[in-house]
Amino acid sequence: MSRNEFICDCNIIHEEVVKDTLSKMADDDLFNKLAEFFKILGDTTRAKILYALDQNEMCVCDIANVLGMSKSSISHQLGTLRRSGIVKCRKQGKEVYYMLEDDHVKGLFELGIEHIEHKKLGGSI
Amino acid sequence: MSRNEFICDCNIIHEEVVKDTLSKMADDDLFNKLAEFFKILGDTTRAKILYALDQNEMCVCDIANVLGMSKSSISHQLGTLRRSGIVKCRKQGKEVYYMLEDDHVKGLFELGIEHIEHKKLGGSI
DNA sequence: TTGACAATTGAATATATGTTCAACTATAAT
DNA sequence: ATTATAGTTGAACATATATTCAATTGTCAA
Repeated sequence: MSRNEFICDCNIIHEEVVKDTLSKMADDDLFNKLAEFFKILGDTTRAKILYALDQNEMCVCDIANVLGMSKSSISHQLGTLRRSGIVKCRKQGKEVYYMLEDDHVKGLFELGIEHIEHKKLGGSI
Repeated sequence: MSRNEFICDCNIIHEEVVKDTLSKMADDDLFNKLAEFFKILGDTTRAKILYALDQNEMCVCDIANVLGMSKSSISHQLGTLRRSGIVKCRKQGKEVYYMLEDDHVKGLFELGIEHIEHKKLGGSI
């Protein structure tokens, strides 16, 4: 992250801290990819699909039945997940079976759940 | 997750798998909260803010300078982060200092980065 | 009290995105 | 070949949301 000058609608309060933080910031590229990845998990339907696929490998029709949603909408979301490299599929006859591509997702899910549970107990502010 | 019948625009292919998965699904409430939480991390600006606050506690003006964005837009996002319990603040004079509320976020960030790095190396499909 | 500045807030705008609908492809069975 | 079914896809629509702009609040200093 490199910028020549402080360009924003306000005065600089703590130049030292700002410069230090700037020097530690990661590349924009990383933030974009990171946000893009979390955005994928940040949808109820996709979260359910991933959770479901963590239980069983399933075809589109199965998933639609589990979620009680239309095949089309599930297929669209599976396409999003596939393009993001989070699920993969295997074609067998007329059916397409989907499964998780990545174990990381499971870990992230568990951490997220942990976060939510944590909030419930030690309510802060 | 309880539903009486299979209601969707397709036939059931694998009733056993569907029933098994249904029995293992978590509450809708959990998925909603989980998605809501990941959605917060799924924005480049907010991701940068959190990363920056992980380096240093800062006031709104500082953060705006680090990101090269307007105070107003940063303040809006900080409001979102605060309402989600991810950051907290401390008022001192005219300035409001923000900091991370939760260590979980750091862990999630690192897992997310790990995921992205992992993709880079072992390109799949 | 007045002026300056940090920060918040609401409204408006622009953009992104999830679901539906309809059309289409691919595969299997008759 | 024809029919039925699984799945995909693009367009349309509705909704959500990020940023901007303008107005406002709260605090400090003179």
